Amino acid sequence: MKKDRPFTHAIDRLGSVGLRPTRQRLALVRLLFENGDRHVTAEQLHREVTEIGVKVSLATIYNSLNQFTAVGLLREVAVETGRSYFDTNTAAHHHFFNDDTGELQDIPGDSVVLSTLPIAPDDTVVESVDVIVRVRNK
Amino acid sequence: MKKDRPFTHAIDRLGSVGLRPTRQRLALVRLLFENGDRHVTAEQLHREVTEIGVKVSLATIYNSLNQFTAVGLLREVAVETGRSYFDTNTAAHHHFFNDDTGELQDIPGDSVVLSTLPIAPDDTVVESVDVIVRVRNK
DNA sequence: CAATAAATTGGAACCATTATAAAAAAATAT
DNA sequence: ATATTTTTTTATAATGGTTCCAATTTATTG
Repeated sequence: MKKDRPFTHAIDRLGSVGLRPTRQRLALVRLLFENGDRHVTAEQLHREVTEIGVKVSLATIYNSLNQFTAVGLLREVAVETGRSYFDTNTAAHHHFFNDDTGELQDIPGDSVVLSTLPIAPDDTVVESVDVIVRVRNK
Repeated sequence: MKKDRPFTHAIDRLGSVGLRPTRQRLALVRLLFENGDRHVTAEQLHREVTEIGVKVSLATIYNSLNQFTAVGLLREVAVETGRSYFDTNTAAHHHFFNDDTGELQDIPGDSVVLSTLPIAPDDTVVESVDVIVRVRNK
């Protein structure tokens, strides 16, 4: 029995974080998590979900992206002021950002390593370290 | 003769990049470059220039920040979607960003070093590498 | 000092995002 | 099942940062 049951997966994923499996959320979860690691903006996701014939308002896209992020299903990546990118890979890793295309992409596992972690300013603790390697088309 | 002549400095700095030394730009250049390395948002700078009694419209603040960035006097740093930060230090270096206060601050010279630079995706070249260490108040 | 070019300005426009309040859907209790 | 309660979705308005615009002011050049 090799057949996947994506619907169930999506339901389970939502259930595991305490979010109700609504039609909208299910469609979004499938788009986001059943196609490998992804980096999406709200507009992009809205276009995609609309293309597959599911009607979801932009407001719900934003609500969902924020909820998913709050429960740790997604991670937000700040690369450009103006619009937000959401990454389905929540593990610690870094990014390439193509300034020409606006495309964001994971940097393979350990090909960037910080040799030293700097000492945080007084009375602060390090939360996370983001490395963004900006590239341009040749 | 140790006395500085900041006005002349400001004029020179503008002249060197081919921007006319207007009253507004002079005030902004002085605020930005005569107080060590700084990280400012447009709103912040507008407040500051207003406080010292110089009338500059927000539009001009934005124009100037963008112009200064275009000619290499400033560097833009993307830390949060929503607002832009401008850094008076254009040399290669990295940042601490305090999520609680919104404060951006340079990481001293070499206390963060990337051990490996990852190989850029096909048909792209690396433009720059931004490291942002996010911290929170203890 | 006149003519020309560039910069500044207030306000409208814009864009991504968030808030709001009413309608719809899902969960729960009966 | 059905009624009741709670959560979610939605359209639309509101927001916040930024850019655009046409008119006015300022700086440079002749």
